[in-house]
Amino acid sequence: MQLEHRGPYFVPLYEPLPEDVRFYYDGKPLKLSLATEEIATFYAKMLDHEYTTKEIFQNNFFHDWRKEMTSEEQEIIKELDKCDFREIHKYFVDKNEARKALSKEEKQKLKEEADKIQEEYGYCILDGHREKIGNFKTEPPGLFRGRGEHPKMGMLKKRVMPEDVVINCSRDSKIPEPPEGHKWKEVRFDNTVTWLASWTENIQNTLKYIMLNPSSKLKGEKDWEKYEVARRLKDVVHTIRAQYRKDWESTEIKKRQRAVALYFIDKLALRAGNEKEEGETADTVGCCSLRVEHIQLHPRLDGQEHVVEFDFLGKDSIRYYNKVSVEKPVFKNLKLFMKNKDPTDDLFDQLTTTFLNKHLQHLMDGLTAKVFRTYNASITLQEQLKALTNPEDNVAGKLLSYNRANRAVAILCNHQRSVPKTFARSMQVLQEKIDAKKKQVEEAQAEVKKAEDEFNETKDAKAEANVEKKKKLLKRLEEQLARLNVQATDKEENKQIALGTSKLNYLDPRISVAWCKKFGIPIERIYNKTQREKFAWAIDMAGEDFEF
DNA sequence: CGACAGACTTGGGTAGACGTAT
DNA sequence: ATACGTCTACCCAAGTCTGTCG
Repeated sequence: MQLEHRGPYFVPLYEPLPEDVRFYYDGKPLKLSLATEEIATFYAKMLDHEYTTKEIFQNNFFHDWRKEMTSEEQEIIKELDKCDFREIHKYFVDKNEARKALSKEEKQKLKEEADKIQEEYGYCILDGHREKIGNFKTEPPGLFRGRGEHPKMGMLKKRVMPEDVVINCSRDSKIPEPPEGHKWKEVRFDNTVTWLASWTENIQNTLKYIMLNPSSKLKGEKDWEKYEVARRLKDVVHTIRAQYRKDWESTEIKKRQRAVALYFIDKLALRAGNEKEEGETADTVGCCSLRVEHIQLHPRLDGQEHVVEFDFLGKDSIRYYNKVSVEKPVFKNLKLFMKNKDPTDDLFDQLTTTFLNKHLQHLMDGLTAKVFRTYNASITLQEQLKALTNPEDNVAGKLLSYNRANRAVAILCNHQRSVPKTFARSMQVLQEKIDAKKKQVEEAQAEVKKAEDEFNETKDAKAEANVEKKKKLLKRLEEQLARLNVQATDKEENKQIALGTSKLNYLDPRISVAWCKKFGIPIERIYNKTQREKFAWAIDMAGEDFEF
């Protein structure tokens, strides 16, 4: 076991503002101490973000900022409302503009400098192989944002110093030098873990790690193992489903809750839903942490029976909204679990993820709740590709089918994105193209008619040829219109769907590789360079007859 | 057990690189 | 050549799950 690296690259130290860029308090300029000024710039940079208008953000920021002030500053700066950061804000906006306006040569020079750092710090040696590191830089200080309604938004995220950093490498390797005048917190030689360096972050008091890039052998092997576990689930999933159906009728409530939760995890690809510390993070839930207020039962709805309406915030505060017709015993059990409870009570009050996973472990070695997501995602891709791919289609048509299959998975896993800022605009441009094409089609139709009339009158061969010519043109235009319409549909369907996460984390790449080989699609058409590096193991391994 | 620490995967957002249409 | 839209790389937060400790 050998692990050798340079340690993390530390982001540059704070550079003080020029003299003429001032902070104002209560309308008067105020020279700030270096540390206080640095934190002020964090806030100033964010001025045009909506979240600086949120009370929690402002309070957290002001509280943390005051802690870092000198006692003199604390005496003066008592209200955030009286702080004027606008000059500082403008300074950074201008600086940004200036950087964008740099000449090609200057930009090239900056890039070379960045490449040099990457070259020096971005790689390590693992068992004799040079491997790319994922994140080799420490995170810069700033104001914590978080996602959704995070109670800690606006808090000060402190600068990481070498004295905070634990280095992990092999005993026989060249131990990285800390920056001049500094020491590491610790150097250890632990070959049971995969990280190269770590530090504790001050907002949630959790560890951050420097780890290898997904293209590395180590990560690739882990990825492969993950999909192999999911493939093993394929063999036993029918038994497991039979089992949880039986458990719906168990005399133990705890077992019933486990069986219903597992049904949701399997059918709807919900996350496990660990419990979280209240007040420390945004209020989000997964399966086991669902509360009564997150579901509504409809004995009948839109012509379906036993409909459960889900509405809750999941990971990253992404909304999960779904109406699902469930099997009758599930519906009955849910009614029972909700009886005499308040909206804020846990739906599965007897259930924890640990209890659920213990059970799963017993059903299959290595089985946990999240394996169902991987399994269902991958099997769905395989089935959808089978159903949607038409061998007669051209490459573009086949790729559309691939995207549709990918999209089915993203919908299953509820991978959403906010509508891109340019969406409306680019949709409009496309619509204009469609309208123009429609007009052309209409004109071509008129032309055909005219030519036909002329032929009917004259019956001469020249006129007949002209009819054929006009018809051909019409056909081509109609095809172009159809293609534009497909494109518009595709775009609209993809508006709020994020395909990347499933592609990167849930879909066994061997399914895609096999599909490409089978239908003669170049692999570059579905995986970009980074993705090909990450999935190199699969590209090597999978033949066209690979079955998940 | 249950709380907590630790390690690792999964997740959406965004700046800026990049490619394409004009 | 440039403007503009799209894609990628990067960022770092937020999950999952295991092991340990009292």
